[in-house]
Amino acid sequence: MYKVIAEDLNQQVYESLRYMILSGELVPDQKLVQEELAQRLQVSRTPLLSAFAKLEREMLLTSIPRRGYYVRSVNLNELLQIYEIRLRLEPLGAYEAASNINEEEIEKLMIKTEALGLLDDEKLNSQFRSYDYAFHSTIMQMSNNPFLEKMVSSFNLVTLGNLTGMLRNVRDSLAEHTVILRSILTHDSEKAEQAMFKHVEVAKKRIEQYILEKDCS
Amino acid sequence: MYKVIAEDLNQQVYESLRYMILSGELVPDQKLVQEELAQRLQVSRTPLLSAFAKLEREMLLTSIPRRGYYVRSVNLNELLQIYEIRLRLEPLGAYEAASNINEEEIEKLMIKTEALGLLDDEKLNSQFRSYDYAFHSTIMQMSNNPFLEKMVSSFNLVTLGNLTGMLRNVRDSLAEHTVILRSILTHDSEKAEQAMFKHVEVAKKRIEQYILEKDCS
DNA sequence: ATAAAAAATTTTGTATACATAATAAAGAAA
DNA sequence: TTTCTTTATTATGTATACAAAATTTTTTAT
Repeated sequence: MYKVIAEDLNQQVYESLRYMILSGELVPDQKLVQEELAQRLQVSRTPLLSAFAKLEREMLLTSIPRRGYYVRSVNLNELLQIYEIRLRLEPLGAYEAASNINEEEIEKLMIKTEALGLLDDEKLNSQFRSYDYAFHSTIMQMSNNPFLEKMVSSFNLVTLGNLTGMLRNVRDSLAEHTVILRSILTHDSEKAEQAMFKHVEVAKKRIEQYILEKDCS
Repeated sequence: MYKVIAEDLNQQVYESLRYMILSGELVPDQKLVQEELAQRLQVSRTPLLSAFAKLEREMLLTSIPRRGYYVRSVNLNELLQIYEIRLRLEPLGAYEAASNINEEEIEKLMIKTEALGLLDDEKLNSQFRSYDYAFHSTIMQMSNNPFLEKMVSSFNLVTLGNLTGMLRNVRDSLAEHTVILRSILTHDSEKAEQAMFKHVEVAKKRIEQYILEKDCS
């Protein structure tokens, strides 16, 4: 009994899993039981395994041979390592995005950002993760550098998937996003680059803070 | 009829394919016929497909649905985009490597570098690709940042796999490598970072040169 | 002979089968 | 009971089976 059609099942499964990580449906350290997931996604284990392989390579999953695949959990030091990379890549992306700007997309992000700012804390927190992912992804896409886009998108996902509970003040983030978007809108590459640098730097420092606090306790 | 044992076949196949790209056995735009490759590697198509998925994600392969997988060929502009990224990441890696130095490994690289310098042009050229890959990989590994390591290693492979015939003067590269290694050996992080930056920058400029020349013709 | 259509072949994508390792459950000994 | 074996169950890794798409070859018509 064969399924009718399905445009690139591999890709679909892959994206579903990514979304499940972003949404928190799949949490760090969770074991991914193949048959169970396959049934949930209505596919066989074959495309699932291909997706696992991809996600393993981008460090969203870990594979323990003969034991299975697990959602990768990163500790604070690893998170810091990721921010060290993002700090160098995202400003580049923002710079390029300001040159290759797609106004419509940026306007949309602006509106989303404003809308989010109006929500009460609870709603804001529940929607922030996917919003933040979209924010960074859209800009990196706009950089027109597919290599950059793919890399950063993995790192964003790892970050967001592992950052439960210790998100920095989300409203500060929104404010910084606005500055970045405005710089891009005015084609001010340098300013966009700087603003993105600052934005990532603050997040990175927050992690360093956490590490210090933990070391003391 | 089942094969006896095989420690992580997935991984083996994946690494074989990477090696085949590095060595030039698999060239850009080549189609990867599944059954053919599977036989060559003595495995079934299942682990092969997982490896393909990984390599696709790291942009070493392209998949055209219902058509198959191809070795990705990158044009000069894409190559430039990759160097833009390497320019930001590899100096970071060199910096960290200088702190976490493993002397033995660096000594080994030193010796290899010297040995290569003594070869005549033909031999040098034929060995340079895998040497260069090892050089950059070893340093990134030493940075102790697995995210950085994985990413840069993909980019190096794409670069080397697509750079046939237009390698810059290889002896200049060797000289730069020596400077980098010496900086790492003396734990001079800043100098290692700078030297790596210069090294990648020269390569990047070489690509820009090529682009200009092509635009004129 | 050339072009178009039809048939045969190959190749891909996905599901399934099956051996072996890993885990859980049941039973025996202390 | 608690702990150690032994047995049963489940899950993973890999090979294989098979439908549908893509490609090649052959046939037919102009």
